[in-house]
Formats: sequence, structure tokens, C-alpha cells
Amino acid sequence: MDVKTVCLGLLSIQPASGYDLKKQFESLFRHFFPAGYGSIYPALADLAADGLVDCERIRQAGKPDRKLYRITPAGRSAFRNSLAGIEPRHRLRSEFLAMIYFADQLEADRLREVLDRRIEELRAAVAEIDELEKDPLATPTSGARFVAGFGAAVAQAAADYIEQNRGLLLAHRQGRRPRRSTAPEELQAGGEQGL
Amino acid sequence: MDVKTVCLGLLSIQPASGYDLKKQFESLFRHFFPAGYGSIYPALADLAADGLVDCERIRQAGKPDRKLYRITPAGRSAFRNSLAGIEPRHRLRSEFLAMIYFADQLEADRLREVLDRRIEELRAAVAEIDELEKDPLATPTSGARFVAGFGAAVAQAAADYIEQNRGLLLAHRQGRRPRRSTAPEELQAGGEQGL
DNA sequence: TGCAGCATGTAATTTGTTACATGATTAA
DNA sequence: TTAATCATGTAACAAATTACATGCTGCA
Repeated sequence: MDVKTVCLGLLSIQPASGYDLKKQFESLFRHFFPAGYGSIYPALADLAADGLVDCERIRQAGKPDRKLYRITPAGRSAFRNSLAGIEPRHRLRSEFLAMIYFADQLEADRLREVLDRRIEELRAAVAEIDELEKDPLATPTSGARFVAGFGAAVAQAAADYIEQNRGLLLAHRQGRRPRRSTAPEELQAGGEQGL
Repeated sequence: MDVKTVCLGLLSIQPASGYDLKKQFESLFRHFFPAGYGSIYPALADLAADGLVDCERIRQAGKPDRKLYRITPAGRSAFRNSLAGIEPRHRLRSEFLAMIYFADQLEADRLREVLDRRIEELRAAVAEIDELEKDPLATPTSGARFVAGFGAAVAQAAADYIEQNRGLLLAHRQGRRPRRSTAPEELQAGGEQGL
């Protein structure tokens, strides 16, 4: 499932322009399926070329024209087929966790900063999602509410874990310790044991 | 931070071949920073070309040659600089959540299947990570243990959320409708709505 | 006989990100 | 006057995935 399919799905709920879709991608979807104009506009063009959506150009006074896209019957069934047919994946790429994996090569101050920033981001996400959940325009369906609740619960768990376990990373350190040499004592190559 | 940088980081802990690194990417890293041979081998070649790692070819009886990579002093400082310099991101793209957003366009049986499968995956991840956490070879540093604990905690929270809130998605539906096919009826749906 | 493990890599393709390009209106 | 909002899109670039390509050993 790519950006194109999600656009089609959003259009199955209501007609929208690329600009409108971008706003939806910026509210709830931002937290689990981000997309920018660079993906959305080409997706819409493809969808129209495939006959899965129709496009109506709307003139506006004092504003640029809008292109309002509406899903077609063919689009609706294509979308349902793709929901029925694909095995959904959950892909994560976290530079944050990768960095923390190597925490012992980070300065203590820098480490604290990275941890604190992540906690802030997560708490901000929880707060933002909680707001969306209260607004029936932002979460109109049970699916939307489920997803919002999921995001908030997981972000909350992540923030709590970091807060409660940061001591594991900072325990054996003294605040900022000026080291005058980086003794590189490398491990010997012989062993194959790896992980 | 890309695959190249993570490879360099892993080599900062111990020398390894591309094949060895792949195994590391398959154990803990798989859960937050997946990478395949197609990224790893080119990364290693780049690193060597930049003088950040050295490569020793090792002949083996009855097995293909290995190329053992060792980080250089330049590589070590390049790695620390990149840890100090970048703002780490946490990127998620979940087709699973996107699909659930559109749950009302999914058949009830299909929806249950998707939900159940995801719970299974999450529980399997928790179990796998718990094993890694017990093994000091798999989680040798405090950073590794922190990351493992994080992954397990978040996966656990996700599984719990799905299990406790699936009722939100299934509540207004009929369970699986009794079909008058030749197949013998299994248990009649009674408990879907009571979370 | 067939598969899994060991071990290396390349090339084509897909996909998405970032920067670029335009330009009017409205509110601070 | 500055920034934000509205509104469209393209093009260059970066990155990773997938498939391809090879070949020996040991086990069931």
C-alpha cells in the first residue's frame, strides 16, 4: 500500500483536492503514514489516468483554481480489492533507537538532550492525537478513532519507557567528564561468535 | 543516519564481514532499522573507499572467502561526529494502521484476520526481544539493552491496545454470518462486543 | 535429491524526499 | 512589510528493495 492507495482511500470518504489531502496527511496520518506534495500530486495524476478518480476544475475568486477529485465506481472497487488483497506491513526506521544503541559513544549531555527531545516529541504527539480524538471531524469513523487511540497509547508507552529507564544509560557516567584521550582498545578479530 | 552509518557503528564495536553484519541486522536491528545485503555491501564498499574501514580478505577451507572489515581511527572519529551532529528521526510507515483507518470498508472476517495477525507478530517480537535481552552476546552494551527493552515495551503496549480495543471496530457488525454451506458450523459468535 | 548455510556482489526498479517554480490574498 | 494560507505542479536526487548471478559444503 503506497501513497496512491491511501489517497484513493481518503477520496472514498469524501472528494478533495491535493491540497486538502495534504492537510489530512498532516493531521492524523502524519503519525503513521507521512506524505508530502511531491508524492500526493503525482499520485492523483496517476489515479486520474487510471480512471479511478474524476477531476473537476473549480475557479475561485482571488485564489488559484482548485482541482477537486472524486472517486469513481471503478476506483471504489479497486480500493476495496487492494484492502482485501494486500498484507499490510508496519515499517519502522528509527535513527533515534540506532543512536541510543551506541549511547556509550555519545557525550552525556548530548545523550540527555536526545532523550529529552524524544520524550517531548512523544508527549506532544499524545496531546495532539488526544485533541484529534475529541474532534469528530478529524476522527469521523471507528477506524479513525481506533488508529488515533493506538497512536496515543503507543506514544505514551514509549515516553514512559524512556523516562523510567534513562538511568540505565546514564548510571555509570559522571555528568560531563573531560577526557583527555580516547583510548581505543579495540576487540580482537578472531572470534566468529557475533550476535 | 543511513545504513552506511549504522554499519560503521557496528564495526566500532567489533570487526565483521557483510554477512556478519546482516545477521546483526536480522536480530535486534530488524525491529527498528532493517537492512538487506543490497544496502550493506555497497555501504561497506563506500566506507572502505572513504578510508573509514580497512578490509582483510580471509581464505577459508571449503567456504567462500570472507572480507573482514575493521574500523580505522578516521572511521571512529567520523562515527562519533555523525552521532554528535545529526538530529535523529523516528520514521514510521504503517500500512497496518492505514488499513485499519478504513476498517469499515473491510469484511469482518478479513478485519479480524488482520488484527489477529498483527497481535501475533507483536507478541512474537516481544518474545524474541526478551530472549535477546537475556543473552549478553546479543545485548552487550547498556544501549543495546535499553533499545531491546524499549522495543519490547512498545510492542507489548501495541498488542494490548489492539486486543482491548478491537471491539470498537467490530461492535456494530454482525459476527460471521451463519452460512448455509456444507461446512459444519464452528462456534457461534457470541463474544466479540464484550472486549 | 534437495535444501539450508556460507559468502560475495551488481543492476534494475521502485519510491519517496527535497528543492525549485509561481503568484494572489489576507491578517498581524 | 512580512508571513501565512491558498493552490498547483516538476525535476533532480537519494535511498532502499528486489531480483539476479554464482558456487561449494553438509545434512536429512
